Amino acid sequence: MAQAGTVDRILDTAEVLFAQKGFAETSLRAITSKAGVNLAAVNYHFGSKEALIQAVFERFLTPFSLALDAKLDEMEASGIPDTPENVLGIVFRLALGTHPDDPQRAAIFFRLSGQAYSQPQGHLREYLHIHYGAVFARLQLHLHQAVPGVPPMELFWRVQFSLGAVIFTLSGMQSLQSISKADFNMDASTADITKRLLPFLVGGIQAEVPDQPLHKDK
Amino acid sequence: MAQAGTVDRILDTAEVLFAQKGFAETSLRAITSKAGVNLAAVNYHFGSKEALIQAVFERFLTPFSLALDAKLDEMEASGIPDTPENVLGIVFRLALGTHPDDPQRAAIFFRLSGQAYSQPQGHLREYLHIHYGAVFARLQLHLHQAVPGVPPMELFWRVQFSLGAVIFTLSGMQSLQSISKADFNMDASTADITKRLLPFLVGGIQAEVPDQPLHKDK
DNA sequence: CTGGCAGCCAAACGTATGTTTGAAACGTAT
DNA sequence: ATACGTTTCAAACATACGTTTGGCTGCCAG
Repeated sequence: MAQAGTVDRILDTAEVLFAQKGFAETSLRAITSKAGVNLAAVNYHFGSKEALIQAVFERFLTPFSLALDAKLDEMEASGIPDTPENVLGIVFRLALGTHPDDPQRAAIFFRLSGQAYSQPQGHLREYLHIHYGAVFARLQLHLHQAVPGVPPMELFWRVQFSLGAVIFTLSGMQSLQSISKADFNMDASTADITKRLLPFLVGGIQAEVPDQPLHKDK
Repeated sequence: MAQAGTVDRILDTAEVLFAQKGFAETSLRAITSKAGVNLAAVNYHFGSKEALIQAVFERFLTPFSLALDAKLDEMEASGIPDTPENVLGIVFRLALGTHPDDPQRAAIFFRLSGQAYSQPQGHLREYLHIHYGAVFARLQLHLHQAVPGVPPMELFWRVQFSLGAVIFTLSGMQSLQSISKADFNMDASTADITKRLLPFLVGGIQAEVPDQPLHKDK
C-alpha cells in the first residue's frame, strides 16, 4: 500500500476520510496532503470531487455485487434452501469478507454506505440504484422464497428496515462502542455485532403480518 | 407561522433545510434568505451556526422527551403491561403526534435525527446523550421488562438496530417512496410505514437469543 | 423631548474550498 | 540524443462560507 500509484493512493485515502468525516467535510486538500500527492492530482485523474466519490464507491461495490451474484448462483445450483438465515448470512459474510486482510475495511464499507444514504441530494443513491439494483432485486426474490407468507410490498419495506439497522449501526459503531463500553464494560467488534444483527433481522423479516385494518382511525 | 418573530422564523426554516440537505450543505445565507431575515441575525440571536443546530434539536427533543416521560408515568400508574408493542407504540405515537397539525413535521424530526447520527464528529451525539440519555435508559428498562429473556447487553444493541431501521427508513423516505412507487405502484405515508415498522421491530426485539458459540470459527 | 437599548441591516472581512493554469519532470519510442 | 505524451507540481483563481462590524431603526422609560 505504501508506494502504490497516485490514483490508488488517492482512493485509499479518500475512502478512509470520507468514511470518517463525510463527503462535504472532507476537503480535497485533506485527501491529497494525507495521500502525499499534489492537490491538482484529483481533478487531473478523476475530473472533479464528485467523480472521486463515485470512483470510491465503484471500487467497493463492483467486487461486492459480483461476489454476491456468484454466491447466489452457487446457492441456487447446490440446492441450499432459501431461508432468511441463509440469504442474509451470505450477504453478511460477503460484506465482512470482501477484504479479509483488512478488517477495518468492512467498517469503512458500511460507514460509506451510511454516508451515501444520508446524503439527501440523491445523486449517489440514484447511481447506486442504477448500477446495483439488479443484485438487490435478486436478493429480494430469494428472500421472498424464504418467507412466502410476507407479501412482496411488505418484504420490500422490511428489507429497507434491515438495511437501516445494519448501516446505521455499523456506521455509528465507534460512538456506540464507547456508550456500550461505558454501560456494560464490554466492547464489540464488527463481527460481534453482525452475530447479534442476524437473529434480530431474521426475527423482523419473518414476523407475522398483521391483518390490515383497512379503516383509518383518523 | 407567517409573521412570527425572527428567532422562530430562523428555527422554522433551518429545521426544514437541515433535514432536506444536511448541516454542512445548508448555508446560513440559504436559511436567512428563505426565512426573510438578515444574514447577521443568526449570529446575533444564536451566536454561531453550531449553536443554531443545537437550538433546532432542543426545540424538537425537549417536548418529545417530556411527553415520553409523562406517557411512561401514565403507563406505570395504570398498570398497562410492559410488552414490546406497548412500549414501542408509545414512542411511535409520540414521535408522529408531537405536532399533529403538521404531518410533515414528523418526517423532519426523523431526518434530523438521522443527520445527527451520521454526523461523524460527534458534538451533537454527545449533546443528545447528555440531555436525553435518561429517558432513553428508562425506555430500555421498560423494554427489558417486556422481553426478560433477552440479556440487557443484547437488548441495548437491538434498540440500536431498531433506531437504525426507523431513522434510516424515514430519513430516506422520499427517495424510497419513488422506488416503491415504481416497483409496486403504491405510495406510502409516514404513518403507513410506522404501521409496517412495528411488527418488524417487535419481531426483531423478541427474537430468540442464540446460545452463544464461545469458540471462534476463525 | 431625550437618552438608551435591543433588534435589524448592508457591507465588508478573513478564510477555506474546488478548480484551473502553465511550466517542469518523467518515461518511452523513435 | 531528441521529440512527445503523460504525469506532477506550485501557484493562482473564483467563489462560497461563517463571522464581524458600525451605523440605522423603532420603542419605551425617565
